[in-house]
This record gives sequence, C-alpha cells and structure tokens, in this order.
Amino acid sequence: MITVHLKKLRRRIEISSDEERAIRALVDEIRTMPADRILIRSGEELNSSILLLDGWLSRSKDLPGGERQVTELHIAGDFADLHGFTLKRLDHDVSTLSDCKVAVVPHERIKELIEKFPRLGQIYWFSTNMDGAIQRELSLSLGQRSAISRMAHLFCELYVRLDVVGRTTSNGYAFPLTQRELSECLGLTVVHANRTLQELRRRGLVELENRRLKIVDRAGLEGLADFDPTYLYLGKLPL
Amino acid sequence: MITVHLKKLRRRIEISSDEERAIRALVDEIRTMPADRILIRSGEELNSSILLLDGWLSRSKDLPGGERQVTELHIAGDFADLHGFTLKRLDHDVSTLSDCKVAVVPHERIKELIEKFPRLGQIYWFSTNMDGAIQRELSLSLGQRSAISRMAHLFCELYVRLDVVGRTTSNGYAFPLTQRELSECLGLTVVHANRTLQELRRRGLVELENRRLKIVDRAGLEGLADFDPTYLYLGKLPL
DNA sequence: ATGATCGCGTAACCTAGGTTAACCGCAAAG
DNA sequence: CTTTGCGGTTAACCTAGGTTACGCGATCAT
Repeated sequence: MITVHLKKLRRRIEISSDEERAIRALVDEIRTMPADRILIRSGEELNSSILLLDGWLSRSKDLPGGERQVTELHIAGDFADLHGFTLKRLDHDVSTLSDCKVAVVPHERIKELIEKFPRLGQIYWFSTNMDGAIQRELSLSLGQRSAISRMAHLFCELYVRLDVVGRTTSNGYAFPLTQRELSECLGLTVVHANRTLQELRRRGLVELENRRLKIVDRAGLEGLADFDPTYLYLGKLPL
Repeated sequence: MITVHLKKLRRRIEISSDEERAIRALVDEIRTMPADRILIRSGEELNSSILLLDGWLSRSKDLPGGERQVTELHIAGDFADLHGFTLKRLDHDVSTLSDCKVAVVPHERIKELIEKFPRLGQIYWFSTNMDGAIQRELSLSLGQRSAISRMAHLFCELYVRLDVVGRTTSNGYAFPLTQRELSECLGLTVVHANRTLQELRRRGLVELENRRLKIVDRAGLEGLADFDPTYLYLGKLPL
C-alpha cells in the first residue's frame, strides 16, 4: 500500500520506525479512480494532497487554444501535489492516465507531522524540490533536444524512477499512456510522436506494444538521450 | 538591501517584526559580482544559498553538445538556489547575467530560522514551489507556444515579477540580457530570437534598446502571449 | 590608432516537425 | 453480428524555425 512511498523515501534517507508510523498515519482515505479523470483542477482550493499508490498521474497545463503540455508524470510512490500543501491551489490539472489507487492526505496532518518531525518536513521539502529538478530537465528537453532524443530521455527517466519503486521487469515496464498522451509530454504532435517511436523501434532501441515498454538497448537509448540520472538525486541525502 | 526580499515576501504574507529581524540575521556576507560569472556550478556541494539583492541571475543547463537552456531567471529579491538547502547540490548552474549584489545565507542559519519560526519555513517552502510554477509555465511555453508568443510571455512575466519588487518604470524595465541569452531562455537560436524581437517591434508591442525594455502595448502583448498571471501567486496566502 | 571581439541585424537556404487526411484493427455498444 | 469510435500507422505536403554567412558599429586590449 503506502509501503511504495516509504520505499521511495528510504532510497534517499533513513526512516525510523517512529517516523514510519507517523507517515502511515497521514492517510485519511484510500480511493480508487478510473483512467482519464481530472483529480484536481487548476485553481481549486486545496486542503489535502494526493499520494499515488498505484497507477499513473499527469500534471498538465492547457492553452486557451486547446494545446496541452504535460509538465510531469507521476508513478506509484509519488506525492503528486505535495506542493499544494504550501500553494493551496495548483497552477495545473492533475489527471489519471490509468486506473489509480490514491491516498488522500489532509494538509492538517502534514502540518502536524512536520511539527513533530522537522526532519520529515525537510525530506518532503526535498521531494518537491526534486520535482523541480525533473521539470528543469524537461525544459532542457523541450528547448534543446530533438524529438527522438527527447522521447529516448523520457523512457530512460521513467525506467530509473520506476526501478526505485520496484515497478520494472527485465528491461521494461508497464506504460499506460496512449501516443496522444505521450506526444503531450514531449511537446510533439501525435503524428510526429508516432514517427519518432517508429524510428526508435527501427534503430532497435525500444519496443512498445500492449502498453508495455521494453528497452532493447539501454546504452544506446541513454546515449541518444544524453541521459545522466544525476538530476534524479538517487544517492543518500546527507541529513 | 535585503529589504527587497522582504518586500517580495510581504506581497504574499504578513511578516512580524520578530520574523523580519530573524530574516535579516540570515545574511552572512554581502558580495558584489561582475556579469558573466558562474556563481554555482552544477553538482558542487553546497552549505549556503544565495539571496539576490540586485542584478539578474540565471539557472541554466547545458547539453554535452553545448546547447544551453535557461530554466529560470532571477531578479532582485529572489532566493536563487533556496532549493539547494534541501538538495545539497544543484542540477544546474547559476550565473550572473549582469553585475550583481548577492547575500550569502548559510544553510545552518536557515535551519535555525525555520526551527524557531516554522511559519517562515512554510513560506520558504512555498517560495521554492513558486519557482516550480514558473518552470511549469516555461515548459508550457517551450512545448506549445510559438516563438513570438513565448517571447511575449517572458516579457509579461518579467514585468509582473519586477513590479512586485518595485523595479519597473513607466511600462518598462532594465533588461540586461543579450539576445543570445534571451534566445537561451526561449529555446530559440539567436537568429530567430532576433527575427522574433523585430516582429514584436514591428507590431508595436515592445521596444528594446540600450538594455531597456519598454512595453508599448501591454494588452496586445498579453493577448499574444495568452498571459494569465495566476501562476505567479500574487495574492495573499491563507497562512 | 587599430585590429579583434562582441552584439545586433539580415538574407538565402534548408530541415525537423506540423498539418491534413486517409486506412486498419480492435473492442465496446447496440 | 455490426456499427461506431479509438488508437495506431502512414503518406503528401507545408511552414516555423534552424543554419550559415556576412555586414555594421561599438568597445576593448595592445
């Protein structure tokens, strides 16, 4: 259940059993949501945040003309809108990309938690700052990488992030996005996203069918993407 | 001096005089830096953060091929690398775009501050989350807006942010970036950044000379950019 | 004072990616 | 069953923005 979240945290820091108990007590309610639902609408007032236990969520922003940009993907273990704890309303939507299981965490409890365990406060602050790092890497992709390198980069990033929470299997992972959604992550049209994916297949780097992505040549993919996972802060934090 | 930082904070929340005193005591040392210097290099270990008192800073990421993306611009009053407080090393460089005056704030003092004033801890957390919001809007720009709309958007955003700290004058502001640097913010080549700027001038929306930007037709510029400042969280925070 | 460098401006040409419009297979709905 | 709609695929064509190259003036180091 919430164990996946602890797994992610423990990748970066030690969590005592006292702290673990307090984190488990954050959860108010566990909800199941079908795919393609908007969970949080931009601007809405918030008094709780969403911890994703299973499935995929996206943060996205739309232009009045209908163009959509996904600014971050969330996977099991992620606090999808922890930044809402301080912002109190979001500047983007949060939607389900697959069926999801989420835990609802009232802000009041987060507040109590970090008062009692200031160290956890810093860790959750760290976690929103890591989202920032992921977004910066996306800006680099959108601004400077070619379509194919951008797509390769996304597949590499997701592999690493999913691996941290044990959601990979033999060089691959479940990938629930449609090509339209994938294109919205990459700032491409669906047509060009498809062309680009074909080219990755043609070069023998990845396979993608039945909502499963297989990385055939990881070194090749990472090379094409100039992928350097440093920005994911995988090491232990000096706390 | 550091008053500009308080001005920015007070736009969003009340600061008591006790809190103000504590914030002023954060500063360890004030330094002056010439333009075009790297202040913090990606990956470097940090034990202090930089509060910008005057001038402009950029956060930028480079690709091995030399391509550079600026992921955020910082102006007077901004804590340029407050996220370094939790991350302990950055995933990007921080450089001066103009001559700058900066205050160095040891992490140790931030830690003491937020232990003593948890409310300020939440405010600084908020402030790093606002950087996230600015970055998301940039992703939307890079992924979905056209070159001209993107440039217009940047000029609008900067106007609002500079206005908060009283750095605008009669529909304009000092704009120290070269066109090369501007192009690195927008994910464009210098040549096309120049073309785009010419087009904004031709349409009678902005003027830019001698490092001063003048917004001639704000409504027109905002319309072209689909600019909606909600993401800048200008209102008072319910804290 | 003078060559070198930098920032700005432009023009000619090129290409990555956008646009439009099909077709196919499949699963859900009737 | 069959229709309908969605996701994926492909092709022809087009354009926003990239590339290369060069000219101009200002500043700066020798």
